[in-house]
Amino acid sequence: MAVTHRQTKTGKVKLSLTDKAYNELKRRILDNELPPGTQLMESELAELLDISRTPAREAMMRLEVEGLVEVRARHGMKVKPISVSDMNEIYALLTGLESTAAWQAAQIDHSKKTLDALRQTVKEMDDTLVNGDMKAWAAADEAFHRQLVEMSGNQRLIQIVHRLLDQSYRVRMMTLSLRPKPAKSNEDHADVVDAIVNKDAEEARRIHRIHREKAGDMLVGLLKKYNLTQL
Amino acid sequence: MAVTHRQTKTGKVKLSLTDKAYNELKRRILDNELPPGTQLMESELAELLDISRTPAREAMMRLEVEGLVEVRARHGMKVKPISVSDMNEIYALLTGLESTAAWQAAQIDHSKKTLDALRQTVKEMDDTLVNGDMKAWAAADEAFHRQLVEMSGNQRLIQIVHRLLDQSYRVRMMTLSLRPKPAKSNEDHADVVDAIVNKDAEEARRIHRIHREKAGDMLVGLLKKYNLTQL
DNA sequence: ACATCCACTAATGTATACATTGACAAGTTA
DNA sequence: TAACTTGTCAATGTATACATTAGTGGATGT
Repeated sequence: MAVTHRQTKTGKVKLSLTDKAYNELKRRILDNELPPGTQLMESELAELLDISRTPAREAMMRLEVEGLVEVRARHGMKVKPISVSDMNEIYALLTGLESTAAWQAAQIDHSKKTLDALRQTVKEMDDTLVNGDMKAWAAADEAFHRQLVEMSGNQRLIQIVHRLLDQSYRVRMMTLSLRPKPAKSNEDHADVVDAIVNKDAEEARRIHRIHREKAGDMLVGLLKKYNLTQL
Repeated sequence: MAVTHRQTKTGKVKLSLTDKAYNELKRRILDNELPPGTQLMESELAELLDISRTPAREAMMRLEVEGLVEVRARHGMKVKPISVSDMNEIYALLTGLESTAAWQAAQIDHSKKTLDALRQTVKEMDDTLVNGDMKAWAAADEAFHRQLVEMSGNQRLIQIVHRLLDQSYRVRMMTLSLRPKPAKSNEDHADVVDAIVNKDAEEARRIHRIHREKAGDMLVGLLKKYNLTQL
């Protein structure tokens, strides 16, 4: 996201120290190595990653823009916890944005390759569900949503949705074992794929909206039920 | 947006140089003092604003995140032009996001003050339309959309919509004199207000979506008709 | 014990020095 | 001429020095 990338002749991408710091910091936050509430000062982050304050500072600024950390003057950055109301905000947005994406995606001709990839992801969700491997299921589910959104071709939408998925990643992972078997979820996805293939934009939007509304309600319900107010 | 603000005892806000640079640069871009395509290097911006490279650089990074400029390595920043496909992206998003906002706003109890302010803005749109003062009408129109979105209470949604309104500001201003009289637009707004007052969330979402779809189609149509491919 | 004030200090904000690198142009070769 | 090589240098990337300021803790007085 807004990452400077300089191509070398081998096709490798040379990352600036700011990029590396950003990637590393983001990874640690998403993996919960730096749990919510963790505070880091510029100089601490710099030391942690063995760089100077400048790229450390710039990485912090990027992460703040993406909503993963908060920068309070003289307290460094703090890894933001996610509250129930955050999840409400995020799912309301994902509902509106992804259903718009489905609507746009259904108006476009897609290559067989693209459609096959989407179908393959749906199949993976079915398989992982049968195996009971919820972590793999979650990965496939996220892949489906990312693929769908990318099929809209709307770059701004893609970027915003990715950001929201990142923000809610931890919560989705932590509630995986608490949620009911997502059999209906898989059906919904298959229906959306059908609507897109049939170029029925209104139907794709409608189905996906209902799907996301259910997902959001379920998740928020879980958080309340288990009293998970700060993740 | 993501601006550090330090309160002083008098309630005044002390802005950092980065904040000032950001505000000033953004203002100049929106006012078209720095038209699309304008390039500025870090040192040029620093000199222009009589600051050092550091806050100049940070301001550029913020504006890049907001999508108003593009930073190419070794070429400084460039003020981004808006193309027809950008406007398509932006209006598809505004349609999805603002109708979500209307839907959320209609589910909330609002103070009389808030509702009166919204009605007052609708009235201003009527008045300015009668006077034929399109610039004032545009200001009222933008105010309406911002108020509506703020009434959703969804902070993330508010921030994203504001960003999109900023990105499309220039185009809206430049097409003001080309577009037909927005009488229907005012009616739509009044209908949305009614739906919100009546707590009819579905209706608010439906009306606003149609309103935005029309607005987007009209604008994109104008750009194509007058062959305005890069603004 | 408690509130208030003040000096100190640590952390950020800002400027600047230094290192790296990609763009360009002059020169070379075919 | 056109394609390719290479050296230079300007602009960014990075580190660091310096300026400013908010938070902290201790001294003071009640």
